Amino acid sequence: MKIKRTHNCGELRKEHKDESIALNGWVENYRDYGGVTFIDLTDRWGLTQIVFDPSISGEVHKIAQSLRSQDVIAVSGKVTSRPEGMANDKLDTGEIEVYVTELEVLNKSKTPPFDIHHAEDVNQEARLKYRFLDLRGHHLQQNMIFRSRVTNIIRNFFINNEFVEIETPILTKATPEGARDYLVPSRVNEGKFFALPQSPQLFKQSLMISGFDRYFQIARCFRDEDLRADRQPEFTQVDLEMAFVDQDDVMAVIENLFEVLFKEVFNKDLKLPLPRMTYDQAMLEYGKDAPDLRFGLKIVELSDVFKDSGFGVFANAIADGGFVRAINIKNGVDSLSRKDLDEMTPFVKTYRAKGAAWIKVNEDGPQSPIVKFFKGGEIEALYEKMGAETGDVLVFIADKESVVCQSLGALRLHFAKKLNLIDENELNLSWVVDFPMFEKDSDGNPTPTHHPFTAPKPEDVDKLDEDVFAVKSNAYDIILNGSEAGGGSVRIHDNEMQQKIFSLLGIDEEEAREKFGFLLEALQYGAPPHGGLALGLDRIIMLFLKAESIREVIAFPKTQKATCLMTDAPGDVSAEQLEELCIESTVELED
RNA sequence: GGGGGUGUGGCGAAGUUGGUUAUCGCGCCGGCCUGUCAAGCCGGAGAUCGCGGGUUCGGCCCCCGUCACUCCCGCCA
Repeated sequence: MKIKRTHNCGELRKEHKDESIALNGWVENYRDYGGVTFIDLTDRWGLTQIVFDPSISGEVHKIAQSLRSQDVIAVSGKVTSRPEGMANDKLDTGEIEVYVTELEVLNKSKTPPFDIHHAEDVNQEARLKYRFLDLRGHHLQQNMIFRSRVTNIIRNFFINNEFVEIETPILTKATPEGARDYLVPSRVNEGKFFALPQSPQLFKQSLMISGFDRYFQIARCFRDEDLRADRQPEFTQVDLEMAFVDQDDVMAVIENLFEVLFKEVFNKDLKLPLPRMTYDQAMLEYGKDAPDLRFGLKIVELSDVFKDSGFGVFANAIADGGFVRAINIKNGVDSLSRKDLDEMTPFVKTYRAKGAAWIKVNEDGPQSPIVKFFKGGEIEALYEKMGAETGDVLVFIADKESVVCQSLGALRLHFAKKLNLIDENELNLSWVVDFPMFEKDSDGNPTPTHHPFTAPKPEDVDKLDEDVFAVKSNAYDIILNGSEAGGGSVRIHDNEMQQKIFSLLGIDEEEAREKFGFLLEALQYGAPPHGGLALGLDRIIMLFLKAESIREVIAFPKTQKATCLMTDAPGDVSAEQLEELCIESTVELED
């Protein structure tokens, strides 16, 4: 390489006029006029137009004419200001161009499989197979640079606030609960397995007991579960833990972090403290524990209106212990077609609801397939409760509570999108607090809502023996535009309480000792009260960038089947490797 | 595990009630061109229509299966 750059492709301006400079980069586009040839030269900093003129060097110009997209070149020449009227105000460097005197072709490129700078509509298979090219495109480059910047702000924030960054093991131990583990066989210990961490949970609690008050880590986590648009099996948590704190202390740190992020990234002032909502209210009014507060369409509880309803579907649902709830779509009569309303049924069937009922509030009375069943006074009581006015459309679900919440929660979002009720530029942060300690699993047994190290609210401790499902915990989630951006809790720092929780979860003493022995032991050696939280970094970056998929903020993401099309992972391994690990595959046997 | 969507030259798309020489744009190759900036003009190459069956005189089109990508439900303490 003879010509080394003196500048990057994004920095030359009018002030550099007449300077002799050198640039390195990739050919993005060429415009060949036979006489004069323009090339757009790019690197990650920007784009500079370079000009090849045969009157400067016929030889150089001739080679330039053969350059194609993604060829790698080095050029030297003189910065000139563009002729009158020829400036390009779309480019930072648009007032200048570089007349090339010397050209070095560092590497020719094969014709790229797709237009790397306009790959949004290209099929994922091609993009993921050629990820190294996709990542050369402006869009993903900017996303990755943005991510780096945000991560750096976060790291600085914690360092500036007396947090210690500590790395925890990637090779660790399988946990009995939670997501499926990714397993790694141990060669040295025949027949034994490591697991990749689902989160550094136990280590960070251990670090609090060690006295590393205020720990943080940008930690890679692994969960072997199915993927979604906002979920990858390998993802990054901003993990933190603090000693001698209560819930409000942890929440305050996170609020301050977001305040800094909003200021530095968007130059916006985040209003603190962030609003808080209880889990119960979120489920009732928004149907999910991560409510999107950018729009209304709140869910209204109607069981007292309909408990004796003439409409059997409603009355029976309530009699069976279920609920009737509804949302009011203001002015929906004008904006929703009959088809829109009919399509609700297949839509809510996804969430195991049998159907969705509706009432159009017309000027001349209600229009609906169900009102004819109502008894006297029902419609009036309903309108009153829903604040219904002429032009509104009321949408109902009657079912068991989980189905009502999920269905109406989803319909709420569905109609908000359809009716453009969401300001896409808003970044809405809020807290959901007072989660229940336990949820019922499919057998009706208690399973932790957060994780088994979460502390119950002190005032609810007595209820642990009476009604475990009534116990609330000191757990909190931070919600960004209806997505869980992070969650945490105050932890149990008392061995007896921890043992009690394990036993409520059906983890007997032996299993507890085997799986979490060190934690139970450590809790007996001066464990301070502590609590923390973990943020989903990928998801936050995604929401900040308004990206539609988490793939857009991860350099090398997996496909929905959790494979990597670039490396072709996961792949086969040799019989020797397996043998060394004492592993035998059963795949052939299963058929 | 279940449901939906997509699959046509390298990329993005069109393709009528089943009969076309499978169309268009970009890119690619050749040529012209001294001021463009996703340049323009002329010419050219490039496709067993994801794969496998079936129905039919005849399938890009209809049916069955299958694969890949994708969105959702389940799952994700």
